[in-house]
Amino acid sequence: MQIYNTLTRRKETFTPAEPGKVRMYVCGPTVYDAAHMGHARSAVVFDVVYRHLMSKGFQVTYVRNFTDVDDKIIRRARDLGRDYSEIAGRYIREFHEDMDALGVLRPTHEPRATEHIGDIIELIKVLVDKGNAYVAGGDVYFRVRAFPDYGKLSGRNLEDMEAGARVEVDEKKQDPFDFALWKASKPDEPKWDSPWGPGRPGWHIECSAMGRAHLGETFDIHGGGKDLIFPHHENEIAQSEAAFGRPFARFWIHNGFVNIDQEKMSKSLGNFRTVREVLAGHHPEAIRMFLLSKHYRSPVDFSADAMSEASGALERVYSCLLRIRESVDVEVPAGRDAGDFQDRFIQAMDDDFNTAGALGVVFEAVRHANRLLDQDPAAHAAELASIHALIRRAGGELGMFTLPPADFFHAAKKAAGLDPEEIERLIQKRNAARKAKDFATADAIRDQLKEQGVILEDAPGKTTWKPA
RNA sequence: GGCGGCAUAGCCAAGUGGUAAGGCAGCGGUCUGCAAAACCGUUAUACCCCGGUUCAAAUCCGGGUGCCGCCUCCA
Repeated sequence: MQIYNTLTRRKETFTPAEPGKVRMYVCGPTVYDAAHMGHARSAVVFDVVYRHLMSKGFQVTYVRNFTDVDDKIIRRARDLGRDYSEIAGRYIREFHEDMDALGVLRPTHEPRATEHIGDIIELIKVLVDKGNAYVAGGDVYFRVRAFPDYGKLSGRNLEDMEAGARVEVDEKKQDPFDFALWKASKPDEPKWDSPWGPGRPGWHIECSAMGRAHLGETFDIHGGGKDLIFPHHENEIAQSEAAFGRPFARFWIHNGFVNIDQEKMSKSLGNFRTVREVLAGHHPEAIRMFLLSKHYRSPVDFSADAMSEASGALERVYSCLLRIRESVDVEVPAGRDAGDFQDRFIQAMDDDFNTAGALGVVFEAVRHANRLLDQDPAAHAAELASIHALIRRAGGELGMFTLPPADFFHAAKKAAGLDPEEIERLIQKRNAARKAKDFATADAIRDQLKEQGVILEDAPGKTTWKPA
């Protein structure tokens, strides 16, 4: 399979360092506020990476950290008059709730920075001993100039960046690009004892330390949002490679941003969408459909229209699933495979996790199944069962199409806040009118229901309904 | 100023050398009492513009235009 590697800026054939086993590290959230759609995208994208690698038979060790001590958490805690650990704990809990709701599998390990202070201190010691870091006051800084490869991930060099001159001046630093490994704590800030006095870790060092603790010194895959390429991942490389003298991550994967109505989602614009808000109005799988309908490296634009389109697409698949289950016995082992849909689905996924292309294959399968259903379901029972199996298997990798179709539609009805009994009563009344050829009354009832947001679908012998 | 990315039909979106997936919407049809759903057909002589390489380019190379991101906390 091919994976686009940020480090080389091209697709490369992926093979893990140790055959059969994949070590993957993804940067998780700093837990100081509710998770937003950007967090959801990153989590869902790497969830799919994780699922697909497992489907290839790899034994995947997936680590995603929580940054649970940092300036923003401390500030938030102070604003609310709480302890920083209480804030972090609360948002970790919420993050889990949100991601569970989205069907994101829990990683193998979810280390928190504060659980690895010892590892972090050990790592900083190594860097100081090697001359890659220096102590200044109670702080410790990484000496960027001592690491010749600095900039290799983001394609920058120090001289070019200096021209930009948007670097904060700090008299403690020997060089403006040096970054903190350890920060001396101010009064009332969380602190841990260290050889350099009481303090807390800088942001970048935790990933190097936790990654090593759980995955060793070289990972197969390291991922995160595009915005982390510089400086975060660049700094991780510098720390880890300077300390261990070996390549840090072999493949770097970065997901694109979520925009809101064509604007960058940002606090200052006030256009943040939290996962909770979106979940309140949309089915979780519709959110995944929206996110996975585009390639993971491209920006996606979140909007009401985009979400309803995704919902419609999801419904199309579930409708098909429902039709198949009502027509044939899908539990019968598939007698024949579903044409080349299966192969093409895997091919798309193997090509740098092309979920948009893979979904295209699913929709082709859906149309094919609908066609068979329109013709003669019984005659195509085996093929329909195999398409049903294909869609479910594809869904297993994408984290969609996982519910019994009837449950999916039932949930939609419930979410629409309609009264099923009243609707059923009207449907019966209408069908009685239809039988009596009183179409004026029948149509009036249908129009009335439509106004309430109910769409009727007449099938031979029975009428079903769904929310608009 | 430096680095990187993107530009495909009305909209969303795959496709990275061999002649344009898929979704939504539209139009024509089948089905239906009429609709809805589903299916069939149709909808880009063509992939921002200009050059070049090639038997062959949306796909590679050069130049241009437009948009976006990173360089400060950020998924």
